[in-house]
Amino acid sequence: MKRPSFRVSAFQDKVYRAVSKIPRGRVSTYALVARHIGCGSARAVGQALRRNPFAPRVPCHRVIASNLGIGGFNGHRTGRDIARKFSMLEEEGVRFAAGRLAERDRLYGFGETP
DNA sequence: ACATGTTCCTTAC
DNA sequence: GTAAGGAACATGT
Repeated sequence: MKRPSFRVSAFQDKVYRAVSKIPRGRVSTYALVARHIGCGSARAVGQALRRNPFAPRVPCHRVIASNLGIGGFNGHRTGRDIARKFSMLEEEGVRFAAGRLAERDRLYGFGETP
């Protein structure tokens, strides 16, 4: 222990910073985060979140797909890991239905698009 | 189906 | 130790 693999690149720093900014009871999308950090690829954001060196510190579970889908979690797209993500969001006040966000008003636009 | 950006791994010298 | 290439990915339109 002297050198945790916390090699966070500038891009990841932006992603974590943006995601960490999402308030509780709110959710955001990969595309929205990507756009906020100036990246035209939501997939890149997913890659950064997938590494997630800052575990619960970064509310990666508050980031969902642009189609209000759940996205992924822990490297798996389907399974109990996803169920856990739903539980966390529901506990924060975010309601889901049929694997999708029930209310789109829960989306957080980083205060960019009023 | 294709496009976009980043990360990770393997191989080579 | 450093360099280069290719493959994979928690997406989006």
